[in-house]
Amino acid sequence: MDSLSGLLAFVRAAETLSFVAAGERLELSSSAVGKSVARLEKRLGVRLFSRSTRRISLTEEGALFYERCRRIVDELEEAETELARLTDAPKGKLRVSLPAVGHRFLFPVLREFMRRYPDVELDLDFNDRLVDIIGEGVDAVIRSGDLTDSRLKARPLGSFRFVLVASPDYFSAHRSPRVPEELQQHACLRYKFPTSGLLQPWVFDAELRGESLKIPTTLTLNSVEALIAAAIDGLGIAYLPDFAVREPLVHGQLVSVLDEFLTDGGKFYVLWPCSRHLLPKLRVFIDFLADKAVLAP
Amino acid sequence: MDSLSGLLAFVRAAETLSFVAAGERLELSSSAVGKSVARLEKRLGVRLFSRSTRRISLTEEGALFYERCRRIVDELEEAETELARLTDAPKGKLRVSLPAVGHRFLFPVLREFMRRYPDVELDLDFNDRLVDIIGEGVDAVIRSGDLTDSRLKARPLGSFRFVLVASPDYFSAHRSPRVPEELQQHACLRYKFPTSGLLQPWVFDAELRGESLKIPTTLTLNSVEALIAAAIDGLGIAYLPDFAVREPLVHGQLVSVLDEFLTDGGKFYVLWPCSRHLLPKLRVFIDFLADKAVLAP
DNA sequence: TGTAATTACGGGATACGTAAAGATG
DNA sequence: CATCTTTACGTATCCCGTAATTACA
Repeated sequence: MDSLSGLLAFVRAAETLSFVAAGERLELSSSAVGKSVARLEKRLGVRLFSRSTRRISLTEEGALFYERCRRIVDELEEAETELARLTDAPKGKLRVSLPAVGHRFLFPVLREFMRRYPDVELDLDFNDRLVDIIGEGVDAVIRSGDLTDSRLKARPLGSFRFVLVASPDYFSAHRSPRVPEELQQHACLRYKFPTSGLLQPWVFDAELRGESLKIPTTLTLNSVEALIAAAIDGLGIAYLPDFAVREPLVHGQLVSVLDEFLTDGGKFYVLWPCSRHLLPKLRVFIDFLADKAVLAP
Repeated sequence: MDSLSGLLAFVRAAETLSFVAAGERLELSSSAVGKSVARLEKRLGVRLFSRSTRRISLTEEGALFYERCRRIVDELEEAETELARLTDAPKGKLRVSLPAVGHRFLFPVLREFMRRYPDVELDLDFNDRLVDIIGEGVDAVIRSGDLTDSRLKARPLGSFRFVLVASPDYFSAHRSPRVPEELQQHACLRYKFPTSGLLQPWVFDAELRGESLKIPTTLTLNSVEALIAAAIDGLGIAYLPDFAVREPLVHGQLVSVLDEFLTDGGKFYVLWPCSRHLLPKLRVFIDFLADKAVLAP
């Protein structure tokens, strides 16, 4: 009953059934996790995992012990959370998952946040895959679109619309399209979602939406940054959220076309787990973001 | 949420409101406890104790945090206990509090126990003061007499009676008493309880018990061992439990008198906390002791 | 004045990471 | 064959104890 350390390692390893995965979450090497669990087993005099060189699985005793330990760890988190809430001072590490393009509009407001709350360590994870916010220990995610998890709360951060852009050079060489149909004669730079492998559809406003407008796929990329660079380099026309190309548009590196056909867009939200009590660091983060209206409302 | 260590130190310190007392229970220096708590406070960013150089007290946040931590520590203990019970292998440290005279009759059976269960580390606390078995983290106590705590279970270990003994030399010089009244002409070696400071009464059997038989206090001691040694050295007559002087009686170093007037005695019990589940190490200890009938039944 | 918390300091155990080995799917 | 656990090894860190200091009852 002395060293409680190693419980965390055990719980995470039991959850992921992997020492490497547990190590990633705990910011530890797999070696450290393994040894931590081994120490715990030695202290308890019980083997908690069955091991092969490739995988681990809980023993009967391990499964039983895990059930209790999970509750204990949860309660400990809750206790610390309540304490943090009580002191009401925003501090500590805040893990936020953001879309890869996020830096295009979030950096100014984040910089201001960091100055305002120096005791909050931001740990930004730019990542377009679906994040299991509950399981991965992420405090908040910023995403557009799907908010279909009832265990999450959401707050809108503002809207965006899509624009079709290409470089001035490109439009010197190719006549600007005046209706969407004319895109068929153009080099179209298409974004492919890295997660699903699906092509980003180019959605035009209501009158045209019903028609199946075939968009050429002259070039396909799975990186928004590369897509922007490609457009600036004059490789063709790209379909992008406005905030992502605000700068190039202002500086004349890109020109937009067919704006009047593109009224549709989306909204960004900040999402966080529905726990009863909000940590001050998270509360101020959400408030700050929503207050600063990082995008046009 | 990383190092859980320090929680124990905090809980014990909160319970005892003292770093030294907590250190004693945890087998740590007060310095270590203080620093452990300080680390915890730093990590949480909250002051848990108000300190003067002489005493500590819980802050509001500390009190709140303590309530939760106590539950957590309890649950952890319970989890480990259940695990230990599940494996059903007697092992680990077993703290037992014994009367100071205990070694006079317990060592043989304890030696056998240690050989039978080598994985159980016995931590024997020979101590005549009243032990708070619940609070002090003792697994079991062996005592005679008072069993007035409903939170404890008890099992008898056997009976003993009192004997009056002196050395053969002494009885060569002084004629042996034939009735208790004749003790008044003898050198009586009286035991004084270290805890209460009261004299051990010399209790004779039913016919005489009512009379106030004044026993001289030629010599008063607060150590049973010293009392035995004094009797063997011929300093006078001592009133002692039979098991304590079995060896000297067998070897002729002591002779008993007035046996027929001394039929009263007492019982020894092993006591342990009424928790739902008995740890294997404790279960086998109790069974072993009761089975071996360490004293005449 | 004595006790209890704190601080300073030094040493030793602990626990980490890197890297290599072993094994298994 | 790639990945995951384990082990070996060197090291840095942490943490404890001793002892001196301070403050309070």
